Order: sequence, then C-alpha cells, then structure tokens
Amino acid sequence: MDSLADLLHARGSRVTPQRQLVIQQVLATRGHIVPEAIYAKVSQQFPSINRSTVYRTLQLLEEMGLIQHAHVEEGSTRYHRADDPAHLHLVCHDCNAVQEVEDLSVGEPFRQALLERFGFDCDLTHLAIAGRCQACRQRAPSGP
Amino acid sequence: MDSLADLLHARGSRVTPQRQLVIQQVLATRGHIVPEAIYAKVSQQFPSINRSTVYRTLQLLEEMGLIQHAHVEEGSTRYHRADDPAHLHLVCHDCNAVQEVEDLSVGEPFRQALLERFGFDCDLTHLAIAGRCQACRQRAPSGP
DNA sequence: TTGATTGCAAACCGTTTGCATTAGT
DNA sequence: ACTAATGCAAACGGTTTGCAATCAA
Repeated sequence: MDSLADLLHARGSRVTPQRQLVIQQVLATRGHIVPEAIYAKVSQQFPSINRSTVYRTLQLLEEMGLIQHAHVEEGSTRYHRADDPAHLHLVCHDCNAVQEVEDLSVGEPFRQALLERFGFDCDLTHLAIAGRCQACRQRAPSGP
Repeated sequence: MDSLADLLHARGSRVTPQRQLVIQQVLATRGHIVPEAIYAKVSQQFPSINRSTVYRTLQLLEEMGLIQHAHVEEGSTRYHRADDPAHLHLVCHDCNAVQEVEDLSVGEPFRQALLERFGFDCDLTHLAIAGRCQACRQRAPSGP
C-alpha cells in the first residue's frame, strides 16, 4: 500500500508534521469526526497548530479522495474516511439518539428504484434519516 | 380554517405586520425557502424589517407547527410549510442540480424495512439524497 | 398601561482568506 | 534557493443575543 507520504509526494504536496497528525486522526477515526475535534486532538501533540491548517488539510484530503464529508442535521461538517464502512444514521428527532445501521442492504431496493425510475445513482452510505426511534415510539406512541 | 391571527392569539402571541408578512411569504412558497430570501421579499413591502425578526418569526412558526426546516447539503437552513406535499430531493454532486420527486411511493418499501428491522419510524418527506443525476452519468459514466 | 415584539448592534459559531513567516524539497 | 505550507488576524455568512424603544393588547 502507498504510504501517506507517497500519496502526498505524488501530487507535489509536502509532508509536514501538521498534515501527518491531522490525517492520522481522521483515518484513525471510526465513523464521523468534526474539524474541532480533530483540532483538539492534534493540539495535544502539536500545540501550535492552527485551526485553519486543520481545515486546509481536510480540503486537501478530500481532493485526494481519502476522505468525504457529510452534513448530518445541525452542527458542523462531519468528515469520515472514504473507505469507512458505509452506514445509515437514523436520527431520532425526539431523543436525538443516532442509531447506526451498518447493513446497507435495507436501502438497496430503494437505491435500485431511484436508479430505474429517475436514472439517479444515489449514495446511501452515510445518509442521515430523521424519524422516531423505537424507544420514543413506545414511550409516547403519537405526539412528541 | 383558523385564521393566522386566531392561531397567534390562541397562544398569547401578538399579531404584527412583520409577522404577517413573514408568515405569508413562507406559506405562499411552494417548496423550500431560506431566511435570506424571506427577508429580501418582505423588505420590499416593509423595508424596516430586521433579519432577526425574520429568524424569530421562523422559530415561532416552527414551534406552532406551521413550518419545518431541513438541512439540504451546504448553505442555510431551508424552511417549508408543514403541510407541503412531501418530496425527495435528489441532489447531484456533479452538477448540483436538485431533482424533486413528488411520488414518495419509491421510498415506501425502504420506510417499511426500517420500521420492521429497527423499529425506526422515519420521515422520508423532504429528505435530501446525494448522488449523480442521469445527465451527469451519461456525460461521464465513471469519474466526475 | 404593560408586556410582547421590534430594530439595532454586537456577539456568536464554523469556516475561509490575505499575508508575512517558516520550513519541506 | 525556491515555493508550498503554516500561523496569525481579520473577514466571512448565517444565526442568535441583550437591550432600549415601540406598539398590540
């Protein structure tokens, strides 16, 4: 496998400790991570790092195809590895709990339908879907 | 049907021209509208209105259950009438075009599956789904 | 009259930018 | 030595806030 340094060199980008730390953080994360969290973690090892460097590195990584971002409801942009195992986020609008569904097969027929009916090739990975979770539905069957 | 004024009075809220104009704008809109657009439109009829009044009115309307908001990819929060006909947004990440799908039956099996498998009662109305539209797929079958 | 609502200005948060300095190549 | 990358500070866009003035009740 190509080392991170190789990938950077390949596109004429330089290998700096800041970059290495940011990249390491994101790639070490299972699931989503927000820029502020990356900044906080990297700051521990490299206190002089600036937030803008984190943002710039995230842009770079996305251009390189190593990571992707998603907008999950309110709050900041969430980043995840491009090869992160796909999953749906079931966001409960009552208790705000987020259930992750790793088995994307639930969505496959839906994907197929969108492709056949509208020619739209959608990406169901990392999709956030709002609704009510089981617990909340049992606690109060109708209203909030 | 209850007049807007009745609904406001019912909860002890006052009926101001600013509120009436904002509410009128949102309710007159088919589909989504962003706060800035509401501000721009209302400003024409009521130049002294302030953006914060628009934001405050939107919050009020949402509390009253008349409108809802959604986060469709980047950009500001989008508002729509609570009784807006449901639709999916197919957002193409190549050309940024948004195709609206009014027929929610495409998603019904998916909804059922989530309900049965995870007890999650999801709201597929106004959901934004990322992917590639037909035109972009034909123009360049694989990469962007 | 009086308390809810407004406009204003200032703050907020997440993010981006221009620029001089630093440091990888 | 060359120039990409950094840190800084300042700006950004979207949104929220505290406050005194206003206005619907």
